[in-house]
Amino acid sequence: MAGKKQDVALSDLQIAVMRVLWERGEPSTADVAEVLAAERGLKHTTVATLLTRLEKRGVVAMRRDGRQLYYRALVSEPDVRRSMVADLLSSLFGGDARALVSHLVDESEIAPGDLDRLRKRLKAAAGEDGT
Amino acid sequence: MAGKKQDVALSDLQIAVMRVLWERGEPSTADVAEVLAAERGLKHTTVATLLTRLEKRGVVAMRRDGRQLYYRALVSEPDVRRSMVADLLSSLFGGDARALVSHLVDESEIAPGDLDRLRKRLKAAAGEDGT
DNA sequence: CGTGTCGTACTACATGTGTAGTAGAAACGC
DNA sequence: GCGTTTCTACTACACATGTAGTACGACACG
Repeated sequence: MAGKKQDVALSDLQIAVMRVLWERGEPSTADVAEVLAAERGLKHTTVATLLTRLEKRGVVAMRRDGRQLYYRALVSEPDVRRSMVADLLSSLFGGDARALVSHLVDESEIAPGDLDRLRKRLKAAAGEDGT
Repeated sequence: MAGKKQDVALSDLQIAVMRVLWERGEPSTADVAEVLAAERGLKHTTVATLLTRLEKRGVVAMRRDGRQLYYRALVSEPDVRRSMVADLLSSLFGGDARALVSHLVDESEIAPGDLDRLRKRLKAAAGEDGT
């Protein structure tokens, strides 16, 4: 496997665009533009530019049907999460995920009950998986 | 206090520079350059440029002593962590920290025992229960 | 003193990003 | 058919970033 979807760092705006693709599957430029116009007041042409660039970068695929262009994500949201969380971990937490959770705890972004529930979920998953 | 250290998003490289300041307090350009040269093979002038730009952005302060310049961080590592984790949360996890922890669990970046320990630590620190 | 060395200031340049305008083609409404 | 609307393609431009070269002043060494 040639690490192709590795290192998919996207900007906030790019993620917003991707989100539309993730949610809708294969929207047209106009579809995406409509969402982004509502969400952020962007112009159609701006969105078109963003999509073109994402295609050039290889994170989305474009299909042409008549005059219209339809875009489809080539990287999944989990892919991007993996990549970007890994980046954050390595740059700011010495690669230690526990330090990140610890940070969330310190910043009161998660409650103790949440950790408990997640722990249980992990155990259940591990039990099924049997790894 | 006008949110000054809010929204401190730094690139990987910039964080590497900041790390030297965080560790050493108030190193000279040469000190930082030495570290970055070893770590990433960067040239002195490159590091000087990076520091100048960080100063212009207001995240570090510069002091001149003779010919030499000394830099000091104006944002702490926790500041940057807060800001960047918040960004990541909002862009990729719908602002839900639990989803991020969940992700870490799914990606096997943390073990159940870790969650347990962290939960205990939180309880000890806060001395209260969550939901 | 003269000369190399050191350090900073300034300039440079490619690439990515945010944002959009304009031009030209295609389809639509009458 | 012709004007109107709709789309895409191309161009533009400012700003950030990664990376470094060059120039010039200050210093130290012999």
